[in-house]
Amino acid sequence: MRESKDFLRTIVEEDLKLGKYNEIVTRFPPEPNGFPHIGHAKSIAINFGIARDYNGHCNLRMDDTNPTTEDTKYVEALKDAVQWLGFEWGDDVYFTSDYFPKIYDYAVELIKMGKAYVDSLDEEEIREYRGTVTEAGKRSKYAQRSVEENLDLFQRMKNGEFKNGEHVLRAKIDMSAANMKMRDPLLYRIRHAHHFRTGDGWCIYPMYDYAHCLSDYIEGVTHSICTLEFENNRDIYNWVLDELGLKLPRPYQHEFARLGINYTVMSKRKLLELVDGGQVSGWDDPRLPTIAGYRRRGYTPESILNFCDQIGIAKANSMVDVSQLEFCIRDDLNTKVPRVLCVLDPLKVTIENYEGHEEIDAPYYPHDVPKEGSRKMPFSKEIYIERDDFMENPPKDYFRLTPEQPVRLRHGYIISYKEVVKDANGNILEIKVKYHPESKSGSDTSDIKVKSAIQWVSAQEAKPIEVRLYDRLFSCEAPEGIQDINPNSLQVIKNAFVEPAVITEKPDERFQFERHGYFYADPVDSTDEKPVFNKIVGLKDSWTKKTKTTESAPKLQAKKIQIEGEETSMSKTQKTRFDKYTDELGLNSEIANILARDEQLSSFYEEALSLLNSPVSIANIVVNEVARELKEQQLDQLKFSAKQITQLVKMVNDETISSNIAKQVFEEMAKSGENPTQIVETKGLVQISDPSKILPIIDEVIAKNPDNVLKFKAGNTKLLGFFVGQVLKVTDGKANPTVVNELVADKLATC
RNA sequence: UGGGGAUUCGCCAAGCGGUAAGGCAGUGGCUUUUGGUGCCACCAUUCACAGGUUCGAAUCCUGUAUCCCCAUCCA
Repeated sequence: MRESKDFLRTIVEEDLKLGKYNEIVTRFPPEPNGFPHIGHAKSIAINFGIARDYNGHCNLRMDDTNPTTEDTKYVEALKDAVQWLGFEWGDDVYFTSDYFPKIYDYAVELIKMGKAYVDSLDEEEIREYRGTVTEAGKRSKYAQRSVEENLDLFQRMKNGEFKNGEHVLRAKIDMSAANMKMRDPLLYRIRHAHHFRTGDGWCIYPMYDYAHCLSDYIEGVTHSICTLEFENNRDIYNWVLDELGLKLPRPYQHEFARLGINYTVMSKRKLLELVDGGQVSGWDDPRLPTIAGYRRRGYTPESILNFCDQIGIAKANSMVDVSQLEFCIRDDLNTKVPRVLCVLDPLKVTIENYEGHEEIDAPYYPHDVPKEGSRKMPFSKEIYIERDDFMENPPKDYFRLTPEQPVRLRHGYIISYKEVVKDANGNILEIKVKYHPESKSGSDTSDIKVKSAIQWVSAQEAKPIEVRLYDRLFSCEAPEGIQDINPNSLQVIKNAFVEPAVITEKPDERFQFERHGYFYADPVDSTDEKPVFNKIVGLKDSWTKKTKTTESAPKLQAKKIQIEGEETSMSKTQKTRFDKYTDELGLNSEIANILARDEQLSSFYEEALSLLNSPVSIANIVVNEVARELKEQQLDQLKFSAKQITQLVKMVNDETISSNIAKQVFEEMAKSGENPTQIVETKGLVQISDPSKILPIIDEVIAKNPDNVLKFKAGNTKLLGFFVGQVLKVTDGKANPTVVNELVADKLATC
């Protein structure tokens, strides 16, 4: 677990501490109507991860309440994904459809309680009656039906006596609710359709909002974690479980922000569009952000899990940079896979002074990867090197082979340029070089300095392979659709050459082709006769990056200017109040403004003012502290009175307590309704202003933090606050902060 | 437009009244037979903006701005 907890784990720990649950139960509840993508991986990591961290368990549940879109092939894909990521769901996969009978019984309960009714409006009418976000809806006349009639109708809906859409079951909540979801939400609809699991056993199907909370409850789920777009649905979730009066404990819903990654799409709809439109080769196309796609491309489960861990969990909509994912796979593979040599764009090289043949022994892993293993690399007169590892007229930072600059063949000899062979158009066909016999890797006595080592393969023994180079599927960060597709997202190289050990020894299924990147033998198309490798991700490349970025002009971003909106104008009575507060009572305009505009606040204020003539202090505490309590509850629900506030203010005014302590006391008052003087007395909160009592504490704090004293002396004046804070902490906030401030400043200056 | 969320570095993200964590990206340097890796350093006097409260505010109060979600018999 990371050192700082995410907000979900914080909630879980809190609930555990409170003894709300004995065991944590989560669930991963996909609808089996599409292939899982990396967003699902995030959800899987959260739900299974929390269960693991708190010794609970996580159910895999298919949310199969819509028979027209769901299919068993998707449940297989979902199971695969969970399994591949390394999680276990116990003995069974659960299905919402398994609970259909129970869910039906609960609906009957609701009808009996008069909390649900059969509505017979048609689809369009229901929409109209629902109203809009600004206008209240109106209730259907069918909501009047008696319990008996509802029961009868619902029974007959179940029996299949009606056509699709003829009736629905609705919760009776509130057609004018500000939350649209609460305007008598649908619970059941008629669907004469074949369900992939229940077959034709049912012709009514529960809606998500009704089935989901009950499924969670039935399974004993404690924390029902979903994405942000379900925030509005939380009210129904709670309504159903509360109204049914179910035996506790019951689950609660918590929402987090779904994952977005730039240069790709994550919605089922857009993904389906790409697959159906033939833009990609299928759900497992390596360019897709589907689990199947990443898997086929060569990503490891560890890298994906690690990514999910790194990006964190929060409630702000966000778009993660792909480079973060790319880092995770490189980081994982770096310590795992063998290094081999592969030439993607071959240039023939003849070594004029070399005759014969030899086998060079080369380790699979670099010095910094603690793994054993090596292979033999055939070496002979004719080899291939990468075309761009030779330049006739190189730029000055070019480290590879040039007419003037020798280069090392990785694990082999150093070669020097002799001549170049070109065709009629000036294209380089071949280069001729000489090698330095005494420069062999490991026993080099040549004393020749080279700037780099390049990959090569022996022309005779190299194995031809197909290599598929993938780039981002879209050319813009937030693609809308197929118009944003990157036309060069797939480049197929039919005639790359790899050293023979890759094919004959097969030391692994993933490799680093040195200086290129990480590659994976395509699990579908690759065969021994015709090997195919997918590029998983390139190596970080500070050379081509440097060359490129000098070309592209840096973009200047203008700082956003905030347009100030206007505050609504005051009414006449508010204005007179405002004038009185500023002119007569001497309040500053901000405080006066807030007070004048708020009926409850101002009446509370004036009541207090009539008991104690301290207009400014009272106003400050009313506006800053009382206002907070008033956000949660009404005036008459407050635990404390205006009189108590004046007692508090009095103690601050006569310096019995500091304003710091006053806040603590206020919080206590708001919670318990106890008298402020009482609180101060029983807790012994009287302010300490006597320097002789404070000084020793300051000395102690200074002695404990020599580093910070040094930093302070070096000019970090912000640290004054740190020292004051420490002293306040030691005295439980009782030290007079003004005095402490002065004393600390003095002390720090002289010590 | 009513309601519900959100806003801390280019991208994620800690932080909950007392020194602005961390990762990715970026920039320099060292190491290196991968222009890889590793290591070191740099990278927010400021937390959407404007006020207020406080000895002290990213954190509390007020207002404003911007973005996301909700009017499927989808989930």
